[in-house]
Amino acid sequence: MREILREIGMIARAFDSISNIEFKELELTKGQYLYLIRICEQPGLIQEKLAEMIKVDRTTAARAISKLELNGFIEKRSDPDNRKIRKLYPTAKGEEAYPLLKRESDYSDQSALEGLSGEEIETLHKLLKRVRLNVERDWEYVKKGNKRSY
Amino acid sequence: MREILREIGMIARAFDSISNIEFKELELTKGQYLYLIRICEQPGLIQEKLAEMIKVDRTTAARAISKLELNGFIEKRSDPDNRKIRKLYPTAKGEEAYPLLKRESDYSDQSALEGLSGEEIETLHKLLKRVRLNVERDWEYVKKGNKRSY
DNA sequence: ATTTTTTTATTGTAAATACAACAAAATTGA
DNA sequence: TCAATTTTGTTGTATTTACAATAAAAAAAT
Repeated sequence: MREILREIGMIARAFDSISNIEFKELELTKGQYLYLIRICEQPGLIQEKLAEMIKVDRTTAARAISKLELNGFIEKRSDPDNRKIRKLYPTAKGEEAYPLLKRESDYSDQSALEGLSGEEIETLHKLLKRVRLNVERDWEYVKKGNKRSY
Repeated sequence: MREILREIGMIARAFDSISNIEFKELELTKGQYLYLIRICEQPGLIQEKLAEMIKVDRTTAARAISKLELNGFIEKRSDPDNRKIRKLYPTAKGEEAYPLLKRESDYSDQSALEGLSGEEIETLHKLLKRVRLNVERDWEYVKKGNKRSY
């Protein structure tokens, strides 16, 4: 058995740790960059979808997003057509932060992929996407309270 | 720019979340499976190395490991040749837990890799290993207080 | 039309996580 | 040799994270 997920876990934790350290200069605390970058890229997104995208618990996302709002990076807007949801938008401060978020993120990808050819990168990307779809399936299944049997 | 790390982050969080839910039946709390499985596989390991392997902060590892000890899954043994270190070993209870940890982990890999050919799996594994080595370099650099420029 | 289910969001609580600061042993180097 | 540096480990504190429970709006089903 190839221990793919162990490698992936190491890479993800290392990268997350680096980003958390680096984004302190923007006064973003742990994990917040994950939400802010996506809200800037897809303004109007709702919190529930964001949690699904990122793969964190809904309540974790709720609190991270509330803190982003509190600190003036984003705002929640009520929707006249649907009184249940609150759409998320970056504020001017959020927009200002975005270029650095993006630059850091690109740099990390580039650094992670150092030594790989364009073709290898393409291959890796495609394979990871397929893995991600598989894991998403299990995640939703287990998160809803179902039991995998193994 | 191919957003490899974003895919990797999604996969890692989803998988970690699944494992945390599944290992509650062993009375392992969040994250503990990461440490226990490695201690079972490499008995005698010290906490500092384990933190490096997993890519978590040293103090996080320290507390997770202490809790594993407190709950009887592992023991710390002093080394007569080096009074500074404490080597980590699974107890009988830890050993008992291992097969399930391993089975779950294998199942997750298998599930994540569903639909990929043997060759694709091999390719993915090799590429990920290279990415991991790159990220390790940056992680150690940043963790020691150095600044990446981007 | 109205009951049932799903979606979306919130809050209380317990626990993990990381940083800072500290300490002691081991290693390096001058 | 012994001073400086590195390695390894711990504790205090602030913050994030996730689960459980709750609520309300929307959507689906009867």
